[in-house]
Amino acid sequence: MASSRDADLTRARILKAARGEFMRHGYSGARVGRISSSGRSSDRMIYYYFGSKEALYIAVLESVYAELGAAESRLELDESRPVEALRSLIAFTWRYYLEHPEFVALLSNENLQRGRHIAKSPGVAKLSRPVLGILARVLEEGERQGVFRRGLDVRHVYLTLAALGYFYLSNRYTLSSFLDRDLMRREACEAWLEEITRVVIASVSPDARAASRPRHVRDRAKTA
Amino acid sequence: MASSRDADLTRARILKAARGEFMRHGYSGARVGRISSSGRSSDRMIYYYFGSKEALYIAVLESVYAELGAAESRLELDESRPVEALRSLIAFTWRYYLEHPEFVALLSNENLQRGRHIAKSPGVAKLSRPVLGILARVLEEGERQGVFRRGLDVRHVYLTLAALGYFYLSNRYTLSSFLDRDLMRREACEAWLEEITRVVIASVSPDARAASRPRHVRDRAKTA
Amino acid sequence: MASSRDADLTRARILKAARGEFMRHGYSGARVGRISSSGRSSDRMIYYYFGSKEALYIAVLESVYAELGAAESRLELDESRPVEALRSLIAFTWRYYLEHPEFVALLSNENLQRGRHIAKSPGVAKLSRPVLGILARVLEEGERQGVFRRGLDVRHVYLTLAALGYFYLSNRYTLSSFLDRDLMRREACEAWLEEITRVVIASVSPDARAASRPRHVRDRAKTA
Amino acid sequence: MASSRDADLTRARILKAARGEFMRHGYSGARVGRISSSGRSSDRMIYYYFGSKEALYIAVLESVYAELGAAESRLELDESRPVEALRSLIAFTWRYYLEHPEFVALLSNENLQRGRHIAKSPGVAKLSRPVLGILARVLEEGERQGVFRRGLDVRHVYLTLAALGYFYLSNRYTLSSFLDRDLMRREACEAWLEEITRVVIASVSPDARAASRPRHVRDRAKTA
DNA sequence: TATGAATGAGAATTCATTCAT
DNA sequence: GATGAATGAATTCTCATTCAT
Repeated sequence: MASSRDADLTRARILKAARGEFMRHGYSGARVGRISSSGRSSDRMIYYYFGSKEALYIAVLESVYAELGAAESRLELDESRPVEALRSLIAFTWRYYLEHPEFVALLSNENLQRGRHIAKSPGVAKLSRPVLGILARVLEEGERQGVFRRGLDVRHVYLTLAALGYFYLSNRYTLSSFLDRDLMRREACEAWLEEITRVVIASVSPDARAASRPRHVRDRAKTA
Repeated sequence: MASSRDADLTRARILKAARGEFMRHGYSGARVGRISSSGRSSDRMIYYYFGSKEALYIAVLESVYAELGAAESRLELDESRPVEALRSLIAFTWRYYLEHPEFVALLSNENLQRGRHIAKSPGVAKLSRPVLGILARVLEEGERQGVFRRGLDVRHVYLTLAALGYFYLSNRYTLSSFLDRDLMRREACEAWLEEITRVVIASVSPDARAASRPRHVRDRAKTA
Repeated sequence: MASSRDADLTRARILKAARGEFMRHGYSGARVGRISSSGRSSDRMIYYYFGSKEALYIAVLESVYAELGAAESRLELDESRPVEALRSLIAFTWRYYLEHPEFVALLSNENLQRGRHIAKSPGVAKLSRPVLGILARVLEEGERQGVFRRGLDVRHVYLTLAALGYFYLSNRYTLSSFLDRDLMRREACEAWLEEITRVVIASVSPDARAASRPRHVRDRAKTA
Repeated sequence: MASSRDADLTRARILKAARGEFMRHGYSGARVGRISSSGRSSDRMIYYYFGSKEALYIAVLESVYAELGAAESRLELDESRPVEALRSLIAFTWRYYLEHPEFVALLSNENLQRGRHIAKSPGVAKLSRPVLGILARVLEEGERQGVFRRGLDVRHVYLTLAALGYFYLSNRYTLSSFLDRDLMRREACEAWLEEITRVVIASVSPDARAASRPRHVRDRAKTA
């Protein structure tokens, strides 16, 4: 079936097909046979190039991570204007998730499997994810300029902006049903980016009042 | 010979075992045989009571949704004190996710499958999820009292508080690795609840400045 | 294909088919599919009853050993006439090998695999092989009567009579070619039983001169 | 670039690796890939030099036979002293088996396959195996000198001495387990060579009483 | 003389599911 | 209400072998 004798091409075709398959069906649901045929190759070649279904899955994870890292590296923010930079970072993250549903799906899947596979990948750990460093510099400058409040935790801010974008997309099916809205309509998406931005900016603003309260106050609401 | 009590018990045992299995392995990864043996029953009984793997999966989804709905119904918030009520709702949601990892996992899984199964469940749609109504009243009262800003969108507020809690837990494996922190340590969890609360409260406060900006301003940051 | 719902029968048919297949092709060469079809069953049933190809192989080994043990148990020798008893034992062993080529083949195969599988069988070790005890009593009585020489080692005698029968049959293909004789012709077989008998009897006779010689005498013949 | 020396070397390395592989795993169990990698070559080269797995196997068989034939040719027995010569021949055979486990394993394997491959080798038949001729002369001289009995069958004597050595080694795994002895200990091996010698010498001695008895006498012992 | 890429057939094993009782 | 026996269709993976260079 495969017409070319170009190893790199074959490998790349398999990898791409695998990405789609793992996104659509998860690790267990994915079928080696479907990958090979949609990649215009053969099962045999998958084992030739990747060794096993799991190794292929890991290769997909690595490629997906590497792409995100590369995109982050290409970010050029004007750090002298922290608020604008933060907005850009939020928008970048949101759009990345929006335009890379396979990234979202693969990450969710990997978490469902408790990070089992990613733990086996020596490569992923080494991949550079510059975003935390970038965000740290932005927040620092913002604090210096007095436009952000002091004592911000980079990780918390990152989690916030990531969570707001990711969750909306990763859980869109159950959410759409629950909220009775099609979350993927263009306007809905744009509105949500605005909302994310609003929430994050508000949370880092100097005038944001502390939300904590004395530890001894206990809710009466039970959870189960 | 066997009374209907036994039958109910068998059914319940299977359902519980299935919940664990689907949580741990997802729909495709789950094995009927594992469910029957961990539920001290037989494959045959699963078909006797539920008809198919998929029907069992849907039954699990429904039970999990029903439990959340029931817990929400038991919520008793003092709606005359909107800020406190909102705090309680946030804490409730967070703790529910924290204490019901199977809920989080099953929801994520269902979304990975694009809501395929939930769409087939007539039951789930009918299940009452009172949380939106509750939140709506809280926000309304807060606006009336002037402690929340006007024009809040209940859905957005709900998405925000849900996202912040859910994402932290659903993606904890990849996040722990990326942030180089064990997110599940008790202090980390408590700190995150505080952070969620802070963020949400800030986002509904009247003094939260608008984050929007003219639509025509475009980021130069590219996403891919 | 399988007509009956009789579990024991199905199991037995599979086991029998497996015996033939493993005899003819060895462990690696044996095909699960061939076993299931020649046993008028299905691959699936093999896994249902035995769990794996290896477990099936071990079950075959065990059954084959058990049968030999049972046959030995049925031996009724007149121990008061040691020479006749020994003749009978020799003939029994020879005929057992001759009439149970699958025993010979399976044993050879297992030895080629360095006893890998038999080591995993807790059952085989426990199987009673009464032959050594029987032979011991025969030799003892023979020594007492003075028809056998003293100081015989039961194991050595057993090895001798077993080796002479087993080797002739197990290696008949290469031997036939090398000796340019069809070893399996009836007369050839009968002549060989006579020869085995002669050799063994001669080796236990009191007038058999010691064959040993001083250790310091070294052969000049080299082996490689 | 590569000289024919290299070619010979490559061929030889493959052949050696194949010998080990076929010894350890038999024909079916042997893997072309394992041979090529343990022979520091490639699958492709095996096909280049030998054409097929089976042809390689036959080449191995031939080489192994040729080596035995060569070793037999180097035998220098003092035929004027028949007893000593016979002892030497026995010791030679035993030691050859002991020191060439691959010969034993390959022969057993070939017999398990019913001589299928050896039949395809025109080469093997032509290989000289001088041992029978040597033994014939030794026995003849012994008869002439009166130290061996008359009417000996060279083939029977050869079978006896070969069987006693071969069986002990080829079946050592099941025998060790059955006899509850480690047959491969040095002392055990030396003792067994003594025993073989004793048995063979006794069987050819003039005073060995005939073991045969009237044909019409039938054993009562059954074999199955 | 050598090699990496490719292949088709078939290997063991597993799956959800149904039959007969 | 329950069970052991049976099944067909897949599933992952492996094998010896050949192609193109």
